[in-house]
Amino acid sequence: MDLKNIFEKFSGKSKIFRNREALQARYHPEKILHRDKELEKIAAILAPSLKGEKPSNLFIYGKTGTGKTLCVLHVAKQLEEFAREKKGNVRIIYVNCKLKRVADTPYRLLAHILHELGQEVPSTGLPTDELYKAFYDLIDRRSDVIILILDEIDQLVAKSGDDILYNLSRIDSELKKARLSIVGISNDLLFAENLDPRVKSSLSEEEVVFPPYNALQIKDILEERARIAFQQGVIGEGVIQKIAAISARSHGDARRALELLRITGELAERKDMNKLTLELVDEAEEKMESENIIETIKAQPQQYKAVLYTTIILNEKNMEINTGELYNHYRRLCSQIKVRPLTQRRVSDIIAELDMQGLLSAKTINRGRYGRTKSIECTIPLRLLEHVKKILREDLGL
DNA sequence: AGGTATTCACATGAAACTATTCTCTGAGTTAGG
DNA sequence: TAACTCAGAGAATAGTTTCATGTGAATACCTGT
Repeated sequence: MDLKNIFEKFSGKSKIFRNREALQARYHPEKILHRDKELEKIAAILAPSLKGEKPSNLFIYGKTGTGKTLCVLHVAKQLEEFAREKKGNVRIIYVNCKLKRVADTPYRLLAHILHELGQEVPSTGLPTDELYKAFYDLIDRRSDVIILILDEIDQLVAKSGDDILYNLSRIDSELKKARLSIVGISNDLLFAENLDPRVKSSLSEEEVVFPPYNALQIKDILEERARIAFQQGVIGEGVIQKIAAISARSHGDARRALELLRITGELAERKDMNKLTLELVDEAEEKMESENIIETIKAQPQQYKAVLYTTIILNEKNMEINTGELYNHYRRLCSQIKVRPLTQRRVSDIIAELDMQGLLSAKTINRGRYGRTKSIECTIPLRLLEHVKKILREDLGL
C-alpha cells in the first residue's frame, strides 16, 4: 500500500470537500435557519441582563438535534458582545452536564463553574458546601449579572438529584450585589414533571420549546451547510432530499442529518469519486449505524460485555432467554474467564442499561403461575454479529 | 361454573457497603540557628 | 524553632451487595349448584 498516496489525497485539495468543519457538530453557522421565533424569545428573556436586572430563569426543551444548544449559545454570544460594548456586566457560563467526569455531579459541576471563572479547585477532597461558598463569594464580589447555562440538565438530575438546582436557585436570593439566573436545557420533554415543585416553579419561570425540524427545514439546513462544506457541483441529484427524508423519519434530528451528509462525502472521497450519489447515502447510513453500534459495544465495561456476549450466544441457539437463564449462563462464562460474577440484582440492572442503549431489547412479561421475567432479545443486526462476537471474545479474553 | 387464594420468578427500590482518589489537620521529626 | 513528613480523618463518587417489598396472571382450591 502506498501511504504517500493517501497522505497526498488528504493533504492536497479535496475534490469533494471545501470545508469539512461546517458539517461537524461543534460548528457554529452564521445563520441559523428556521429558528427565528425561538431566538427572539430567548433573546427577549435574557435581555434584561443588559440593564443589570436579573433575567427570568429559563427552561428549554427539545429533542436532540433541534438546535437548542446552538441557539442558546448564539444568543449568549451576541449578548455578551453587546454588553461588552455598552460596558454592561454580563457574564455567561456554559456547562454541559453530560460530560462524564467533568460536570455530572454537584461537586464537579461547581468545580467546573469555578474553573470557568478562573478559580482552580481540587478535583476531590473538599466538602461540597465549601464550593458553594467559594462560588458565592466569587460572584458576589462584583455586581455582575451571571447567566448560567446548564446543558443536558436532565442527565445531571437523573444522576444526582435536584438538590443542586435548588441550591443554585437559592444562591441567587442570597446574593447581595450580583445576580444569577439559570438557563436549563433538556432533551427530555417530561423532565420537569418529577422535579421538586419548588425547584420546578423557580426554574421554569419561562419556557421555550424547540419542535423537531420537518423534512423541508432539514433540507434547507443541509443545503446551507453543504454550500460551505462542499466543492461546487459535487452533490448529486436528490442526495440532500434523501438525507432530509431519512432524518425527518427519525424525529428530525439535524445533527444526525449533517453527520450522514459528512459520512457520505467521506465515502465519496475515499472512493475517489467526484460526486455524492444516492447509493453512497445508503452506504453511509449503514456505515453510520454500524460504527455507532461497534463503538458503544467497545465502550462497555467488562461485565456488560460478558452479559451481552451470553445473550448473543443464547440468542443464536434460538433459546428463549429470561433473566434466570441468562444469569446462569453468565455465571458459567464468568468462571470460564475467571471473573467474579455479579449478583443477579446487578445483572438485572445491566440488562436494563443495555436495553436503554439499544444493544438488546428486554420486555418484562408475566407468565402467571410461572413467574415474571424479562424476555431478552439481541437486536444487533445480523451483518455485524460475527464482528461483534469477535470483539467481545477478544475483550473478554476467550 | 364461578370466585378466591396462592404462587412463581423475578422486578424494582432503598440503604448500606467497598474501594479509590484526594484534601486537610495535627502530631511527630528534622535540620539549621 | 520553623519547616517538613506522614498517618489518620473526612469527602465525593462509582459500582456493588444486601435486604425488603412488589407484581400480575396461570393455577390450585373452594363453594355452592
